[in-house]
Amino acid sequence: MSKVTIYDISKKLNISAATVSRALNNNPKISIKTRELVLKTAAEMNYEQNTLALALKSGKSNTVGILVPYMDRSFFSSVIRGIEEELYPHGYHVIICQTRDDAKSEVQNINTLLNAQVDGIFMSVSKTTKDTLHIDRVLRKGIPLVFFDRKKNLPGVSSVTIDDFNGAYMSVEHLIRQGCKRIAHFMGNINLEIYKDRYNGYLKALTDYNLPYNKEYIIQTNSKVESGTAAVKKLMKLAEPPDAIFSSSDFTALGAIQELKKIGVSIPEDMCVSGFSNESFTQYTEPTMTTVDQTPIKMGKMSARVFLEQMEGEVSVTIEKKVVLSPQLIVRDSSDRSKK
Amino acid sequence: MSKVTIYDISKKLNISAATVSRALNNNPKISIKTRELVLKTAAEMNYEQNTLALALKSGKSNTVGILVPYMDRSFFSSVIRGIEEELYPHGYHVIICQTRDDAKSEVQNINTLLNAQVDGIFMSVSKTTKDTLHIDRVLRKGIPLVFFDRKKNLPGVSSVTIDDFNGAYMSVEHLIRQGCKRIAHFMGNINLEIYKDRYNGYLKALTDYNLPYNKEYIIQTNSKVESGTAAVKKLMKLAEPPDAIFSSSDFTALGAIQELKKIGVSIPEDMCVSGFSNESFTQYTEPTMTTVDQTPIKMGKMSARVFLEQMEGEVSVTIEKKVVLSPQLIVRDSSDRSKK
DNA sequence: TAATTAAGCGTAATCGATTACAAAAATTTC
DNA sequence: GAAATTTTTGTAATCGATTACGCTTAATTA
Repeated sequence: MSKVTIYDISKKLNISAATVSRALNNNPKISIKTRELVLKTAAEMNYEQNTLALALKSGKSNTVGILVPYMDRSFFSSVIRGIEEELYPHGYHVIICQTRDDAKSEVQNINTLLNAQVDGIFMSVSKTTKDTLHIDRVLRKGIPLVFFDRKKNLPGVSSVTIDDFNGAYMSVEHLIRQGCKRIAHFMGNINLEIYKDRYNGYLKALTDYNLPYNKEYIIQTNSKVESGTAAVKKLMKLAEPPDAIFSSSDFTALGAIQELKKIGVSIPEDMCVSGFSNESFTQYTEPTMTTVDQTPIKMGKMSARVFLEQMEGEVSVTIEKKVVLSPQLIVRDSSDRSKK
Repeated sequence: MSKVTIYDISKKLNISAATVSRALNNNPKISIKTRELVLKTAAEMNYEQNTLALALKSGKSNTVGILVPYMDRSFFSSVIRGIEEELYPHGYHVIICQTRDDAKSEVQNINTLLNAQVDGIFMSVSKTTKDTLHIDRVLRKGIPLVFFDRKKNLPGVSSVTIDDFNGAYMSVEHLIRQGCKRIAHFMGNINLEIYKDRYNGYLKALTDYNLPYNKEYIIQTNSKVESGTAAVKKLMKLAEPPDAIFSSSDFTALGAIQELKKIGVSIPEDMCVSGFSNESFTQYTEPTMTTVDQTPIKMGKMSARVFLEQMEGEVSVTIEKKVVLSPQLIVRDSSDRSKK
């Protein structure tokens, strides 16, 4: 049960703890002889730096917090992985919190992270978050904050997102090229920018290709599977049902596919379906699902880099960087009419 | 940018920091009048306890580490959630590390966690882990360790697992009751106890129901989808292919279903398929997949409770507790012949 | 060789909170 | 009202590492 401190080393060598500390930190103001001796002795004694003492002294915990709605969605877990991989070599650890899309839990988790004295916070805001008092608290404390994917537009805060507008545009354009003329849209919670952007990308594509806008084709959904099945039921009751669905979420698209198969609508012949996020299950559905990849690992790495830049710069200078990554359309069977 | 310490409070009130500390900690050796005054002033000044200082003083970081092979599998992320929910009220944070089933990464992550001075470690060992030197280091340091699901049998270490033997037995028994007589098994890495137990449960069920054991029906797989498709290809080449598959993993079962559909074998009529873990995609496959639920949230909560028990007990007493939970068979379409 | 400069190391303060021990104040007892 | 007791508060050490400042030496320069 080791608890070797620099004092133990200093006693053994009859030198001061300061010298030991300097030797261990490669401080130039130390003779090579002493440094080697200390290093050797430290190794022999199995010395390990007490990170808690270091944290107290430096005021840096070397820990960052990541706040996501759901950590078991492949999109979010991949972003987390990206952040981890980038931050790991810099000596940071990661604390992960889930909000489960609940604003209250978000506030609570922010408090937890602040209490843990994290050096930075990465977050994707919850669907239900309205006010930003808890976020203001983070900023007032001068703790670097980076939004990824789901952001709030706040001055002085960096963010890494994808071009949701373009992702949507590409999807709808693809559907149009498959010959679809009546394209429905499963819209996410408009409280979040990403869903607003996807909706606007959808609109722009319709306009550019001279397709009519039909209000009945816009269905409000909540990125749950059941929400997708319900939406399809609604759409199929219309006098003229759509011939394609552009869903803002893979989950609702999945629900749609299930319901369409159930009522005998063939995909993609009678109806093309496309989702958003490239969740891992999209490659297992039948038919496999067309979707938009959000390059989550890259998003995580970029977020981490933005954070590191902030940390390495001057304390007083706040860097506000808005990184926008390009999404990638992944065409699969649920919308690919060329195969048959 | 607040940085209020107990010294700031003590100066303001012209009392000693010790008194402030005592008041804040509800120490009985303090007059009610002073306590109230301190509490009120602390609130006014927005005092927040410096957890790093507390950690250094107490030697407790109030952080635990969780080590899993993959954090984006619903089984593991649910266990993590269970641990979090149970530990949260006790003031612990959680650092999550992924090994991606790589033994080297496991060693490295253990070091990272020890370096972060976690108060305890929860882990599910990686598939490739052979020796346990890194685990011994944890034990030698006296840091409570709890295995969940995938354990190593080490003296003095607690574990929370499910009864894999019985989970397998129930599955195979169910297949037999569906009329299956030639049941194949996708076996996982025998290096892990869980897969050994599942295999033995499979064997016992065959024996109990007087079904012959066919060595050709045992396929070594690696819980990847492709491994399942390959296994099916192998099985279908046999003179007498099986009429059921009991897979030790949902992923390989998924591969099997995909391949079977491709070659025109109907499920469950010609072949019943069952998986293991109740991954969330199993309810979306076509047909939906029979599987075994491992009650992961409960597993997480139990693990946390075992840890808390160890923490609350005497330091010198090591509690070794082996908790075994009951798995739950979930029958779905891939093995349910009663419907048709 | 004396004077100047630099290198190497030690002393002690610091980060913020807790707590054993001691001292002061308040209360009780006779 | 003095002594004994109890309650309340203060002093100072502690957790382990870092670092400004200053003091010895050794090296350099004149």
